[in-house]
Amino acid sequence: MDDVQIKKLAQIAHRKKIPSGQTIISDEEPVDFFANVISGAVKLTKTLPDGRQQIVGLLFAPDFLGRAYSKNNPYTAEAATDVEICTFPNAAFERLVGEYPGLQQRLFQHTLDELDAARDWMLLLGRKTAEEKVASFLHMLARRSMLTGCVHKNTPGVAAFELPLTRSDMADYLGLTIETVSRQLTRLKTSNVIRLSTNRLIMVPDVARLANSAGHDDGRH
Amino acid sequence: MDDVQIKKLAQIAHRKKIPSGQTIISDEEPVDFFANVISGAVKLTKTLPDGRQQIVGLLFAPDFLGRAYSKNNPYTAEAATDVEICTFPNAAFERLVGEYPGLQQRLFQHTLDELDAARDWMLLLGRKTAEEKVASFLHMLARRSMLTGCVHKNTPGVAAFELPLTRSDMADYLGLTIETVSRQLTRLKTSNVIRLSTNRLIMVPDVARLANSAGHDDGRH
DNA sequence: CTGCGGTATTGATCCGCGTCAAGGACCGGA
DNA sequence: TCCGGTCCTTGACGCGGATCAATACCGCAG
Repeated sequence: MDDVQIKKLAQIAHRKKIPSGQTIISDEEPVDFFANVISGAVKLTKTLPDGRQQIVGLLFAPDFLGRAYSKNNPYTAEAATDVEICTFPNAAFERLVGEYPGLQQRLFQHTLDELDAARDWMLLLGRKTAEEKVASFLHMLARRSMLTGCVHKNTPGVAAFELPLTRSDMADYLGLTIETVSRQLTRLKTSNVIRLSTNRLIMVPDVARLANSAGHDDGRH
Repeated sequence: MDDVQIKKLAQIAHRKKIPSGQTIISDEEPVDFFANVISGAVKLTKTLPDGRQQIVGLLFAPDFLGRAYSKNNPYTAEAATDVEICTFPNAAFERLVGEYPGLQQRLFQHTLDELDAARDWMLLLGRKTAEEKVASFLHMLARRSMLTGCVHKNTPGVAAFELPLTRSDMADYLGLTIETVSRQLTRLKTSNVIRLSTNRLIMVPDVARLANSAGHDDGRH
């Protein structure tokens, strides 16, 4: 993205803070803006009529929120932690996309990545055991932390990070119950794959071992 | 899509028949073409190191196969039935996309639809019971058949169609085992939600009732 | 320090679905 | 007609994870 584009984006942008738990987009009302996650984690959820819920996507720092070329999106977006987002009025944003084809391509690329992630998660939901599910989730966060985090950046194979979700949200993400998530966490702790300093702070002494528990064959991916 | 575009597409296209069971794209080799499904069903699968498998997408008649702007795709594509596809050399296709922005937008829109479908399926895989899973799958096919099929088109609420998947593939799509799929089918049959003339031919006397078994609230969706 | 509400852990029990095993339906070839 | 293979169904049983219930933890206001 070149300077001109960024400037134009900044001109129509509107910064916003959202406290944890608050709904950003409901699947029942139309959406008239597009947004960019600045900090925090946003969860996309789907719910069955009887209340069963599934998290179908987690958005982090540079991810997009909202949908191009369609006013109604089929998910609910909720702040999983305190969140900062940068919103754009839909109309202005689409005009900008029309002017800069590279921007559209970027959006496209991003959507393809989201599709890949969703399909990876389908494999997890359909075929992995509870332990593998929890380990996979932690492994994903561990990789993220190794890229973006600052702690332990120099010691390869080690990761430390904070869980952006409650046990309840983890359960909704992994297709499990709170209790099972909790049990699998203590299992991983007991077998020394992870260490918990508080409920939310995770330390992974050997990421490859965690990958192994996740059902991947080792650290490559 | 206007006439010129279609003509140009036809010029670089290459038609191909693929027998059921044959692999079209492997996740291990790069892909140098883009394709369009003409007839039949293509399954996209992911497999864990130990052999557990999950179908992460089903492609039907006008769907796209392959990936823009990336040589390696993370799935295996296999013909679930006998299939006809229309392939385009990647380079030529991308050139064409560059010339007609509308085409890119079309691809983008299609990818967004696939993302929605994938996320719907995540809800199914993570939170639905075996009976709801099977019913959801049949319901999807029933809706498809009511749009594209010709039988019973005049009697609303009734659908008849052929299963494009074996029981084994259904299991891999729904995150179940063959046996459970079979059992749930006989359950639905016994409770008169569906009727089976042969193993593959399904009749749905009341689609709304099927939707109900699928966990949706009625026929709307 | 104390009490309180939300969150997490742990245990006991249950049940849906996976596993294992046997047999049935269908099909093409000898 | 018989045979072999593939696909599907059905039954018996066991296990992984859900459910129900009790307790522990942690942050915070008083």
